[in-house]
Amino acid sequence: MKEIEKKLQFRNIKPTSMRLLVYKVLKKKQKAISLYEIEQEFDNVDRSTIFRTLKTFQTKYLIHSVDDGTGAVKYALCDDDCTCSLNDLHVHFLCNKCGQTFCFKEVPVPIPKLPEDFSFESANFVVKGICSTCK
Amino acid sequence: MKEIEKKLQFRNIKPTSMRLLVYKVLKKKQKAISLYEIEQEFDNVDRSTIFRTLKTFQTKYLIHSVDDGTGAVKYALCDDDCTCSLNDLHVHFLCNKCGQTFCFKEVPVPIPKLPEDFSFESANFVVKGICSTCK
DNA sequence: TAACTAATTGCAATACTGTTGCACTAGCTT
DNA sequence: AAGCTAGTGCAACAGTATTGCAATTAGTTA
Repeated sequence: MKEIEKKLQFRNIKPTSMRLLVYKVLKKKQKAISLYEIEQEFDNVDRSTIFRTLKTFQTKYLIHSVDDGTGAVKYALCDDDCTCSLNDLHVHFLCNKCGQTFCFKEVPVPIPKLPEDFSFESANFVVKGICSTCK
Repeated sequence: MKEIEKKLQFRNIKPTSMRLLVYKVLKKKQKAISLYEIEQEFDNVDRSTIFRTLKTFQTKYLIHSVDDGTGAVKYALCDDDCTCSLNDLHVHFLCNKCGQTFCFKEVPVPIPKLPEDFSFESANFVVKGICSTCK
């Protein structure tokens, strides 16, 4: 498990046990998951601790967040070389059936032509439909 | 103001005074606005009434909603011929400076190529940046 | 017009997610 | 060991969304 410690250290995050645990959950899920879902993975971990862990991870570009419209923000691991810049933006997919949110890292967010004088800084693109499992 | 009454009736919504008021606010703003913002336009109107009014409007495709990631869902008027189907999807723009959310009805949501067996039903595409006024 | 019915509204309470203050703890440094 | 700093847990709170229920209004019928 030194592997994970290295990942955290590479991002300048001290690898505490809590952080390793949260990381592992995100890794295992392979999807964008909510704070609540992470909380459910543990027995006695405080919500605020997870909350702050996620904030830390996000600040260091270890994870990114998506607002898929379900009311809860979801989090997913970034790629190793991610800096959460425009190039790293990708489409997310919310399954209307199972409610799971997928990261489509290979599908970049298309940049539409905006009206004059509107600048593009970032974007949140969530596609909704039925996933391959629920189909 | 018979104009507005007709619009509501056309959508099968009984034009009560509250509903006309809420409609007027949405019309006036010409942007996507939150329940809270609508509430601020009145002195003594209950939040839940506005809430239910919006739900009614939305069910009848008179308005559509956007989740722009600010924490509050925002609502905006639909075009007359809107049925909130795929064709009616358009890009929304959140200004990072003034916090206002714009409907870009002339900018359709691009449909990306999804992995096999994932179906497209709808989408929420919010672009964030600086609007022409704040520029 | 009076009575009746159904839809709408207002009030109050609650749920859910996110967020913060504060005290305690663990781990590192001197 | 003493001191320092970051991290954690607890508890409380904030903001938005949502619901139950009673009061009101509007529309309909006799």
